[in-house]
Amino acid sequence: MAVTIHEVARAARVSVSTVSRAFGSPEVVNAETRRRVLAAAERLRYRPNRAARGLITGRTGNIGVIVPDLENPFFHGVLKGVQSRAREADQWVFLADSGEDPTIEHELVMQLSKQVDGILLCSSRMRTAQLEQAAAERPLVFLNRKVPGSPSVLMDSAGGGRQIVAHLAGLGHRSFAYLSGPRTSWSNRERRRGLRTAAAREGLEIVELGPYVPRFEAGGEAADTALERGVTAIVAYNDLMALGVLARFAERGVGVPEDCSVSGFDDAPMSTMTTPSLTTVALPKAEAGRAAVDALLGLLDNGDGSERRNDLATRLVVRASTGAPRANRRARTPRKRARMTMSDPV
Amino acid sequence: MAVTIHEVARAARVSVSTVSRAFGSPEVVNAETRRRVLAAAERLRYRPNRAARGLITGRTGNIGVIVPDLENPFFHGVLKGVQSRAREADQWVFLADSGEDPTIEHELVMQLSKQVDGILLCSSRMRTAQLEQAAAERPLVFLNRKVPGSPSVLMDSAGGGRQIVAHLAGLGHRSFAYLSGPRTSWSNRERRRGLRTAAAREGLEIVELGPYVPRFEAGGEAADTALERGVTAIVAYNDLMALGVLARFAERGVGVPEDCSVSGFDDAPMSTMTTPSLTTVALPKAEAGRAAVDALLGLLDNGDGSERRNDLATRLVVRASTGAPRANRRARTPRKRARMTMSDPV
DNA sequence: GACCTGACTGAAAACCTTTGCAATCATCTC
DNA sequence: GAGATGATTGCAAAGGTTTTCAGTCAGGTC
Repeated sequence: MAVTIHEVARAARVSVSTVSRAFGSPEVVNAETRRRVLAAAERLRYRPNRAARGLITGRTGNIGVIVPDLENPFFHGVLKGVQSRAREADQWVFLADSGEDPTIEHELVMQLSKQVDGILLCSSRMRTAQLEQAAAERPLVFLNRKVPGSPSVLMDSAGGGRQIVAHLAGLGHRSFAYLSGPRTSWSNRERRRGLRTAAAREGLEIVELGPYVPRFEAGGEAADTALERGVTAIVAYNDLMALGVLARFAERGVGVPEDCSVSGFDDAPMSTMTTPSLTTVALPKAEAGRAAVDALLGLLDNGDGSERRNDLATRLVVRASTGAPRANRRARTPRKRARMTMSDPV
Repeated sequence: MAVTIHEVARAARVSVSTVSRAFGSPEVVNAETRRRVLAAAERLRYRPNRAARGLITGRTGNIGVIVPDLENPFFHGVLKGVQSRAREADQWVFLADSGEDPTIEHELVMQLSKQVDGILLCSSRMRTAQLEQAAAERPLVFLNRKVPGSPSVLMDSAGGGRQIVAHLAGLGHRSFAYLSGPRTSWSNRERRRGLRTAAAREGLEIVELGPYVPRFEAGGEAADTALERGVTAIVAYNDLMALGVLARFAERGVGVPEDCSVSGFDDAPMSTMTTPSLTTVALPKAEAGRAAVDALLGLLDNGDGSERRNDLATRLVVRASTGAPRANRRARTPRKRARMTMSDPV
């Protein structure tokens, strides 16, 4: 059923070697012969079997991508970039979802190794020592993770943090809360670092809360805590949490940004869809995906195993959720919740 | 570098055939021998080369998945389901994004064919005739698309539409607007069909607007148009559009659900994150993804090329964006926008 | 004791490519 | 005109696995 190189060879009245060369090293085969071969291939709709090719060349033409959670919006942009760059380079991508489980992640890496030329590990949940070992045995590139000796593409989260602080300071804020993400997260450490250095420089007070699991629901709780601490602005670890804050504030009647400014990190698609829309640090997700594929390809071609780091710039996107604080600050009482519920004491 | 079946054979002092059998047909090899082989394989960390295996068995153990747009939240849930079912069946998934372009989609199918056992086409943008032809040459399964002669998994969008109408009718609405999606979309036709039949039964008037490109921005425009038509409820083609409606209403000071109820289709993650949260028809995305993989596997194993259809139930999720209409309806004037802008006439 | 059976194992072919090596042939060089 | 050169092509091996076929050997049957 599937047409092979042999049938093309027969149709073009040449040997299989010539067919192979007509595709792989055109300069070495006679122009007229090549034309004949290509015509035959076209007519027969020949597509080389990449598995068979890989068997001998040692290159599969495939790359593996492992993400912790396919439903996390951050990875969609990354995947989009990976995908488009991979297509340009005529590579195919194997995708797998580790379900945030380091054990599964490791197992996936093992299983995938034989089938791909290299693997891109996004926001890996594995321990660094384990990653170093895994990277020693196969080409690995990391996204949003720093692993000694391995290429990685990182986003300048710290710079994003500094931009937020500058923005808040410019608006007249004197203090803000940071809703911390997972303690083991590299991104969280970086974001905190950026916020801290800028806060110190600008003379802002920073109230650290958390760590929280970086989800929408956690934003709600965190919002309550932050309000009690009397800050005029909240910076969340990511947009999901920031959206949670927004929702809770809307529910409690806390005005954003009049009563409290809110911002996040990611520039997730939904950040534009809320009212007010969310001020956030845009991460170059697609660009990072493309850069990661480039790094992987470089690693494969040049054997360039050096610890090439690729730091991508981030950019604060100011939307409607941040503004100047009210003049009378501290110990502000939020408006009462609009509707009463049956269980309210009379 | 990579350990092959030969090294395992040597280590276990057996032939490669025996090693192969120890894995593939355990019942035929002596228990003690098998133990030895497995131990050697374990020790050497042997993983079979699936490409080489595929060369001879004709099965690659891979399936291809093509989606129109990786950033469309609908596909994330689907992908998650595909992924998990594929892992269970020890299959790997090749992922590709057609960028909504039927030509690219077709090219992807062609290129991918040799590398996978079958392909899952999600919400294909190709013409039906083209799909039928493509399906004749390789195992194809469709998600959210009906193609004569091919297995497909569909979601009961029409049923979802009926549920919405029943819900609105129960709340006392007498009319609603439907913001139509792409005219060529199967889902759109189905949703409209469901809405229509239920509306006729319940005696509701239905105002059809559009078609719109089903994005957030389109929801904004559509919202304005719908308000002018004086409806008390809006049903959007999908959540993205519904969210656009919500945002525009918030901006214009139109109360949801007091002034107008809003609902969508998809139950996208962000539907819970807005205020008010969105009433919507939940589609069994992950379940559909799993079912699609099952259908594909069935097609491969049984050669079961019959037009097996898999219709999955949908379920209305009532949240805060729908409610009873005000008694005094028709020609309601929305509250003025809160803030004035510099360009406002004085 | 000759023969058969059944359980187990190994040799080798096959899958589809790429590529090193050798062969052919025409064209140059001196 | 002999030998060298260069362009073009084909043969065959190789890559890692599965599977067919044949072989070995122990135990049973008559």
